[in-house]
Amino acid sequence: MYADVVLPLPLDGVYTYSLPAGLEHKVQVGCRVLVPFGTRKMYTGIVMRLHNAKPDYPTKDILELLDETPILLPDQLKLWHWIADYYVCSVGEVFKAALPSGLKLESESVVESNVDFEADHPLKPSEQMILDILSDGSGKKVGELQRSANIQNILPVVRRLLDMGAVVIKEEVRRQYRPRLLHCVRLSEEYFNETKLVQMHAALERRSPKQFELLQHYLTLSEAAFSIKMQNPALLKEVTKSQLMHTVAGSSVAAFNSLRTKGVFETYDRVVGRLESSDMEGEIFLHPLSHAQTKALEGIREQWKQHPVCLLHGVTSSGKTELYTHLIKETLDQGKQVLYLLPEIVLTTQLTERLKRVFGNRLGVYHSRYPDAERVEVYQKMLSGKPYEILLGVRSSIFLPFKNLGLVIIDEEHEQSFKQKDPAPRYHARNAAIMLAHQSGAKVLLGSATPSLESYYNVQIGKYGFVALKTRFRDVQLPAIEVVDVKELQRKRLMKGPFSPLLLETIHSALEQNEQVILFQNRRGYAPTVECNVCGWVPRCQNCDVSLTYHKNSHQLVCHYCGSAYSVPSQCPNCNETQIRSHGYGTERVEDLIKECFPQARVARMDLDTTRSRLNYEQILHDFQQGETDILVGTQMVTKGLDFDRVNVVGILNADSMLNQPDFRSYERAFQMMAQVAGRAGRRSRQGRVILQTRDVESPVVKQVVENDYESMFHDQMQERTLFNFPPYCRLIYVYVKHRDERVVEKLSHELSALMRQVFSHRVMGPDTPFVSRVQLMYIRKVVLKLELSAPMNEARKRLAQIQRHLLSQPQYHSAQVYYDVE
DNA sequence: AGCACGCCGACT
DNA sequence: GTCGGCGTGCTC
Repeated sequence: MYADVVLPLPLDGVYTYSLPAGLEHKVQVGCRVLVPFGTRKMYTGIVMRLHNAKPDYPTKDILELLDETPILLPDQLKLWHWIADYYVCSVGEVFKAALPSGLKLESESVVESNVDFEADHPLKPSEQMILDILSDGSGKKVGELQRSANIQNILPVVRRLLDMGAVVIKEEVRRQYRPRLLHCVRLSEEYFNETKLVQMHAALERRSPKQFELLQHYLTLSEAAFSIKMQNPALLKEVTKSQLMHTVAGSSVAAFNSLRTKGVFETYDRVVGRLESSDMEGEIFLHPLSHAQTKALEGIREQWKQHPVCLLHGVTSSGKTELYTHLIKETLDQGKQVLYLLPEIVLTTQLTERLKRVFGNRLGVYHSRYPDAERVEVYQKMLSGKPYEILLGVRSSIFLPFKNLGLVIIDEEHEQSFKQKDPAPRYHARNAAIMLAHQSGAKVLLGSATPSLESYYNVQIGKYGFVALKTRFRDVQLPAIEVVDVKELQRKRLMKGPFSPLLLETIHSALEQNEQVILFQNRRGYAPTVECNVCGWVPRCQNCDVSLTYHKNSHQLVCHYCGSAYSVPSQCPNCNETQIRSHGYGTERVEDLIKECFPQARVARMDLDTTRSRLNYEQILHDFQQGETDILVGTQMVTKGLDFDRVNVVGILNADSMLNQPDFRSYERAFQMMAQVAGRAGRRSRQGRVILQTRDVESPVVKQVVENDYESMFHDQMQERTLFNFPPYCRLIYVYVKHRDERVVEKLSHELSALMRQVFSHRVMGPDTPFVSRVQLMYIRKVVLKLELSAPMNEARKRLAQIQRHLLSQPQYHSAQVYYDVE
C-alpha cells in the first residue's frame, strides 16, 4: 500500500511513500506521518490519499505514524486546496501556516565526533577546531558549531570531516510539543492501612524528625485520615510534590527520598493542560438588548433566510459585541459551533475576560502570540470529543478543526490585517472564513463601523444581506468633529509644533475635568524625514531603498521595512556639511512635545516600538483603562475597537499623511482610520470632541469623516474604482519578480508582461517598480493583472504557471523568484 | 526549503 | 593542483 503525502514545503504536488507492514491498516487520510525526504532530512507529512498504485520509481517507507486518528478533517483539507488554488501557492505552504509548529516535527542535524576515528594525515586547523569542540562527546547542531567555532562557512569543513569518517551526522527529531506534567505524591498501597501507617509514624517520630514532619504534612494535605476510614484510596486529595515541599519549612529532598525508598510514598506524573480551565459551565447571562439592537438582531435573522452572509454596519459604540453574544448563544443552543474572528490587535484580555464571563469554559481562545504549546492544546481540544463550542481567534484560527460549525462572526471585517502579506499563503481570512462557512453550511456575520468597499459592494449587488445599527448604545451622541486648517495656522505662525491652539486648548480643558485624550499620528519613530539642510541629501536604507526614520530613543536611523538600523551621520556624506536636520513628526516626537506642553499629565505611547510583546500592549491598555494615563499617543493601533469610558477628546494630528499614499485603497483606509479613531471619543455619557488637523480642509474625505457619511465615501470611491477598474469591479493578481541583479529583474519583468499581454491583452499593467523597490538586497518588479469578476480563475492560473515555467527555464532567469498576491 | 553535485576562480 | 564559492536541479 502507498500513501500520497503533502510536506510543509513550497513544493507543488504530493510525494508517494510505501507503508511498512505494521502500518497498513492504521494509516488514514488526514493523519500525520514522519517521512524521510532527501538525503537525510525528516518531515511531518499529511496523508492525502491511500492507494495501491505502485509508482515507477523506488519509494521510501513511512517511518512513523504520528496519529491514531486523523488530525485533519476532510473539510479542512478541502479548504487547504481552495486556498492554495485561489491564492496561487502550494498546498505545502498552506500546511505550513495551518498547524501550530508543535504539530510539525522536523528533524535537526546533529554533528557528533566518531570515537574510533584516527587521522591518517594531519588535520587542518579548522577541522581540528571542530573536533576539539566535539571532543566532550556531546553532539552539536550545525548552527551551534558555527557560533562556537567562529568560522565563516562551516558546512564544507563538516562535510570533509564526514567524508573522512571523523564525525557522524545524526538526524534528531525533536518532539516539539510536550504535555505539561505535574509531579504528584501519594501514599503507597502498602501504607494505605491504619496499623502500618501508625507504626511508621511512631517510628519516624522517634528517629527522623524531618521525615516525620513531611509525612505529617502529607497526611493533612491529602486528608488521609478520612479516606483511610472510608477505605477508599480514591478519596485521597491529590498532593503535588512542590506543594508538599513548600508547606514544610526546611524540607529536604533527602528526607523525601528516604520516605520513598522506604515505600511510604510513591510518586507519579499527571498530565495537565496548559489551558485555563475554569469550572464555569457557562452560566450564560446575557444583557438585555436595547430596542435598536433587538431590531438589528431580528434583521440579521431575517437576512440569513436569503443570504448566508450578512453585513452588520454598526456605528462605533453601538454595542455590536452584545449583539454577537446573543447570536452565539442561539447557535450554541442549536448544538453548533461558533468561530469569532478578530484582528490580532483587537483580541485583548479585556474582550476575552468579558466573553469568558458569559460563556465560561465553552470558549476557547486562539491567538498567534500565545505560546505554541497552548495553541497545540487548543487544536487537540477542538478534535476531542468535547471541543470548544466558541472559538475566539485571529486570522489563522480558520485552520482549526471545526466539526459542526454553525456561525462565523468576523468583527472589524474591513481590517487589512486579515490579509496575510508576506510568507505564502497570502490569504484573506475573511474570504477564506466565508468559504469555510460555506463548506459547512454555516451563517456568516460581518461586522464593522466602516465596512470594506468589497463587502458593501456585495450588499449592493445582492450577494450579502445587510443590517444597519445607527444608534450608539445608551443613545450617546456621535462625537462632534472640528476641522482645523493647519496650512492657514502655519502661515500665521500659530502652530505649536504639530499642535493647533484649538487642540491644545481642548486637551487642557479635558485634563482639567479629569478626562482622557487620544492623539493619533500615523507615523512611528521621532521624525519621518531626515535631510541635509544644505544639499538635500536624504539617508536611505541600503537594502530596501526607502528613506529612513529617525528614532530618538535609540538615536538611530531605522528602516521601517526591513528593520535595519544605522547610526546618524555627523556630517552629510554628500557635501560634508554638518547641518543634518529632521523634519516632521512621528509618535516619539509627539510624545516628547505633548509632555512639554502638559508637564503634569501622564503620557503613554502605543506603537510598534512600545508593544513588542503582547504583555506590553496589554499593559499600556490596562493603564489607560484604569485612568493611570491621561494622554495616549499612538499610531493606527489606537484606532482599533478599544473601549475606554473616559476618553472625551481625540486629536487627529495629520490627516494628509494617510491620503498621500500610492495605493488605490488609501482613501478608503484614511476614512476608516479617522472614523474609527473618532469613534473612541465620548463613549459613556457626554458627547466627545474630535479635533481633525489637516492642510487640505476641502478634501472630500475630511468632509465625509466630519459628517460620518459612509455612503458618500462609498459612492465617491466606487466611481473611482469603476473609472480605473479596481476591485471590487475586478480581481487583481499581482505578479512579483525578485532578483539580486537589477538589470535582470528589469529585463525579466518586461518579458513577463509581454508574455502576459499575449494571453490577457489589455488586462495587464506594468511592469512597475513597487514603492519599496528593493528588500533585503533583492530587486523587485511587479506586473498587475486585472481580471473581470466573471473570468475563469483556473484558466488564468494555469496560463500564469505556464508563463512562469517558460521564463524560469531560461538560464538567465534561473535564480529569479516569482510569486503571486491575489487581492 | 535543504542539500548534493558540478563548475569555476583563488590560493597552497 | 585543491579549496571553497555559487548556481542548478531534485527530493517520493
